[in-house]
Amino acid sequence: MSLRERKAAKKKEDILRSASLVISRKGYHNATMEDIAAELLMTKGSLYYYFKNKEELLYRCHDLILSEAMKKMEEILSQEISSAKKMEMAIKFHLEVAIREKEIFNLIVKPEQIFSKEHLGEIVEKRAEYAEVFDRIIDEGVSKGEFSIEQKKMARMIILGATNWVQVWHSPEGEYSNEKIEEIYAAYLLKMLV
Amino acid sequence: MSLRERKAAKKKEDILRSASLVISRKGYHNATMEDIAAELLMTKGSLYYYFKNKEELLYRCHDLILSEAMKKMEEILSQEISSAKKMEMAIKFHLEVAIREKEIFNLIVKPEQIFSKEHLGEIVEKRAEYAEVFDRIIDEGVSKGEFSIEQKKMARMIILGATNWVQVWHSPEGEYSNEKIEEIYAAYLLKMLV
Amino acid sequence: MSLRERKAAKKKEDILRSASLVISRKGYHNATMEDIAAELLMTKGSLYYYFKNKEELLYRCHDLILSEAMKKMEEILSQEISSAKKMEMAIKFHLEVAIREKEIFNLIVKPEQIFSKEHLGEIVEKRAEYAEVFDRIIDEGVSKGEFSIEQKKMARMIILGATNWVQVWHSPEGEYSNEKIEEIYAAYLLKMLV
Amino acid sequence: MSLRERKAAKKKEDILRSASLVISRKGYHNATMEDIAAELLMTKGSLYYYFKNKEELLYRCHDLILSEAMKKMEEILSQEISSAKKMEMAIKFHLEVAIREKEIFNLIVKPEQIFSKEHLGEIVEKRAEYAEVFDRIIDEGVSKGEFSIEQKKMARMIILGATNWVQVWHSPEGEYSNEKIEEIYAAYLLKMLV
DNA sequence: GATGAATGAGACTTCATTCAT
DNA sequence: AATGAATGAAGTCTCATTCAT
Repeated sequence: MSLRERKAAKKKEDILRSASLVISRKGYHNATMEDIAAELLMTKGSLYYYFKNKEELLYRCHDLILSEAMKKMEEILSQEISSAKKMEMAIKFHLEVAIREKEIFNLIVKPEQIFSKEHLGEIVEKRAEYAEVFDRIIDEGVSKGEFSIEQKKMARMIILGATNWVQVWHSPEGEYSNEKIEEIYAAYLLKMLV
Repeated sequence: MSLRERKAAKKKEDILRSASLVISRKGYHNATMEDIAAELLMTKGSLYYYFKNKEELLYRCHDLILSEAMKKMEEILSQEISSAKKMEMAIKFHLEVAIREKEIFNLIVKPEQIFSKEHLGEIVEKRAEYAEVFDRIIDEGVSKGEFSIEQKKMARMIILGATNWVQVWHSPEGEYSNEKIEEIYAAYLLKMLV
Repeated sequence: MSLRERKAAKKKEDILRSASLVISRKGYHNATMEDIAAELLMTKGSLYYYFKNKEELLYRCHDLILSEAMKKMEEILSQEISSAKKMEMAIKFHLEVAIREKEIFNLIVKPEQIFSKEHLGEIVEKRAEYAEVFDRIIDEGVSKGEFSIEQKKMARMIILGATNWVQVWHSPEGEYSNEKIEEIYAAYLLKMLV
Repeated sequence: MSLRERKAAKKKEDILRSASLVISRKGYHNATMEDIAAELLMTKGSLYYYFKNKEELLYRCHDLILSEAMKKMEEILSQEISSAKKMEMAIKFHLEVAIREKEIFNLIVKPEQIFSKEHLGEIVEKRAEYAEVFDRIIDEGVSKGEFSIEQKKMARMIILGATNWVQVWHSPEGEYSNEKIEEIYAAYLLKMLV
């Protein structure tokens, strides 16, 4: 990759980070292209040099975050540790991401209200892949006898629902540190599984 | 209340039900006043006879649903049954509402992105009140020795997060009936509490 | 049709006439929705109450003019007169329309540069129908021995091309009156046919 | 002219040919500077090294085509042949150009919708000069007794209108070859003149 | 009470043009 | 000479809201 290309790639990522921030703060519909551009001291026209339109921009935000998260999850999956430990790590990491990327994770809630057909399929698929990580840990735990769960899908839904929800109430000024929250969530949700 | 007033009140409620429906289907931002009016075979102008503006309309939707739910919750609270049974009933009922009123419950997720200051305070307060129901059941259960939970707030967050999340993935054509889902959720979440 | 509906229909037609005017003056691409609205002392938003979008507006302009013209042409066709007389009348009338509705007729020149697939088919079809009027007169004239033309299609193309072109150079302040122009065109083009 | 200058001149002409092509295909308003540059594997910024702006670029396109055509027409004019033969050649050649340079010829239709005052005068003048070629042939033919036409201007308008119009319906896949079309047009239009 | 019509603010998007490198 | 990047003006369209009837 040439210097130029690397610069452009960097810029694209900068935009994505900024956009994530603004969208998280205001919500997708309330975040205008102008807002996003202003955050970067750009003009909205410039955004269109890098991204086809607002949806595309959002799609890339989502993709970036999800891809990074997925990589980490796979690393967790491949470690030689107990299923319980894996689940603990997965829950903690998922909480981290959910807290950091509030809206981006949240807006995936109803992708069909935001994304056109062009992206919808891929998004749903990637999300499913991500969710599967939890399925696999549960499966593994059950087969190893660590977990005693019959309704694996539902257990996964409960875990993801509970953890995704933190974005709703979480505030940096809250009583608990992020680590503490992660600790408690992991402990309680594991209690449900064993 | 005069006949006229009762008629108007009835109409208002009709509008609220319709609005809830449309908003649940399309999301707040995608549901136009026209959409809502169309559902009732009205024109959008008429809506303004009953409600000051879109926000007001939404606010009343939210209020209606929450008030009804609250009434039911208080009834549950006041029964002479074990805390576990209460929690089971509360979870099941909350799931019912969440499934039925998808978006309305969901949009409360980030009220500050939708509501102006005028309503925000009251909304936050009412939601807190509702959430407190779960706190009270947990408290009661702990003091009666039915539950063994140290982090009561977090436990409540997990329960509400998990249950609110059903709207995201629930589909009427899904594999499980609503009753089955409620059953499993209650069982698993209780397992976490005891 | 109720009074309301008639009023609305009238308004729609007013808009179409105004739009035709503005578009004729400035050309389709240079005529903004604001321009068109201003001509009617409206705001651009209002136009969208009557027409879905700019293309739709243009499509209706075109349709209105062509339908009216077609009606007249059919009347000419059905008269009991010589083919030469028919052609004379058709040419004169076509010139009248072309002069009056400059741009609208002209923009049909390359419909595919303006219209989406939705309308393109119908437009092409209607235009073909209109052009066919001339074919039928020529056919009739040839079979009656009034015209001596082998390449009927080409003759029609020449006639339509020549007459459509008047919009390009015609000016109300020109040396010749419209009637005079029509007279000459009809005479010369008939000379070509006989 | 230095090598550098000749190189630049060549490049300018390349750009003009490409621009003509793209504009012919898409129409002036739909052809973006980017489209034109892409055809040449350039970037749009570079176009501005050679031409002040889009209008200038178009103006030069027009000028190039018209100048070349004019040269050929003068050659025709100066030959020692009958006026009918001259007219035949002029019509055929004009058709050739019109078919080849579709849009460029067509967009001249309403120069005032595209060109600023700076260029408008010159354009109108050059076009008049070109049109005059036909006037001169007609004049000559009339004075030599080959043509019997009273309204010379109108006859010229008919000829130019008819021939310019071919761009509207002409398609490379059409039934008739270009030569055949030219043959027929020339024959029929001459029939009108004699 | 209801509605058809109108409004205007604001959003997204396009694109000719500029300019530093 | 060329280009990648940025800009800003302008245009289309949406929609909550208002209001006369």
